[in-house]
Amino acid sequence: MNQPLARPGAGAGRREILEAAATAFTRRGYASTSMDDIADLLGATKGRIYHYYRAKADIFLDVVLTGMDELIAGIEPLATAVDVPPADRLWRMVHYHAGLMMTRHSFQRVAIQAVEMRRVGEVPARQSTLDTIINLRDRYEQYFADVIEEGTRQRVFRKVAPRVATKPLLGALNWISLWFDPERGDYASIQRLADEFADFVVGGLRLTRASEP
Amino acid sequence: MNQPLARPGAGAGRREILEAAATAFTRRGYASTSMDDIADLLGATKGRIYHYYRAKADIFLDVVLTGMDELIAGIEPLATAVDVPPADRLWRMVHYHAGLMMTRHSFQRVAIQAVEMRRVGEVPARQSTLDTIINLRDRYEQYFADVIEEGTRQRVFRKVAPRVATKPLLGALNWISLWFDPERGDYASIQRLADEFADFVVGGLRLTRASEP
DNA sequence: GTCTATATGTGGATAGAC
DNA sequence: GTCTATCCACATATAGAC
Repeated sequence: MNQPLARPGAGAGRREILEAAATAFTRRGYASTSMDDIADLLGATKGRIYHYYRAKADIFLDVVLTGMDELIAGIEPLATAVDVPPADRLWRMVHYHAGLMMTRHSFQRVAIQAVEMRRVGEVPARQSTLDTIINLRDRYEQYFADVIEEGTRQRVFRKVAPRVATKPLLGALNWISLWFDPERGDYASIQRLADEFADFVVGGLRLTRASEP
Repeated sequence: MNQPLARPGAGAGRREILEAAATAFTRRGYASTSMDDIADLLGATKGRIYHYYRAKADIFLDVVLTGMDELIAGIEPLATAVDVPPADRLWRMVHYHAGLMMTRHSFQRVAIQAVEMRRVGEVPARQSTLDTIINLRDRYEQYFADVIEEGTRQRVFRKVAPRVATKPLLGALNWISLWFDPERGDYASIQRLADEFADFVVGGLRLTRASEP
């Protein structure tokens, strides 16, 4: 039997609960998900959950922060690779984001919704936690705005306002988490879809069509 | 006093309730909205609501169908105007859709979420009603796929798969209903945003950049 | 047609056995 | 650490007065 890694604050118990909760919230939404629903997915009763979390809202916020952390941790090194030309850099960022919407569907769907839809308002949470979430989102968007801005300055992207372009661009990608059905997507088809989306989105910004087939 | 128009199935009482419900559902989500919340917005008690609607789910479905009807009713004449060049036709369709996300924010946000996010699963509804909603959505998407297909055939759009391109395109537009704050948008700024979005989205599909500034 | 009760069910959270 | 049992608040829906 494998010994679970004793990472502080992320014991095996919590991690399992978090996964189950992400799945449950994805399926039914925050308000419609009961603690019994989550417990059922664990094959346990809610007594177990309350041993690790004080309240349903706490689990939810943990799912959201985990999802956002996955996004930022993956994007940051791509966004700060200044030696990569802006169009390629954006392509990789878009590809990663699109891929995560599918490979980490449950966490991402919960996080994206919480952040953008002001669904955090549904959840009783401390103001400091809410501020943290909003700050993370703004920082994340800025990575995209920055690379778009650099691309327009170098005349490889058409002349768009970076902050305005970021909205439809991330909207198109985030939308994946809403229609994508994790039951119907193997690894290969997910990769193909992420490729198509990255080609499409970055292609829409490109000024030269030299590489167009 | 004005005599209310006696349109069958849409009396003044029902209409008022529908508007209040759309606002409430937009603010708190379906599950978190109580009948008392809706009644409060009406300055009444829930006894009034139950005089017109048998159940909360019925109101919700009415909001969804109203929103989808607004979308389709506006898009259909634009999509079937075959004398208009595909790029212009798509521009008008995109512009209308983007505008509706803002001018009819509450109904559209509820409808879009219900349809795309399988949030209909949260609501107890007859299968026939669910089928109606899915059919309306598919028909709507097809209008966009058709005009994109025509544009690619005429070589005014770059070579994309119409059905694949429809997803990010509508995703970018639908996303507006999530981040747009109806409190902070007068008519002029809404028009400007719809213009920018239509320019951006259609510009991303265009093959020639002749009209680029 | 709109109100004030109220019946009834569900779900978050706790207490305490094991 | 996980369970069962239970408390209690809240929300849907109904009954019946006005």
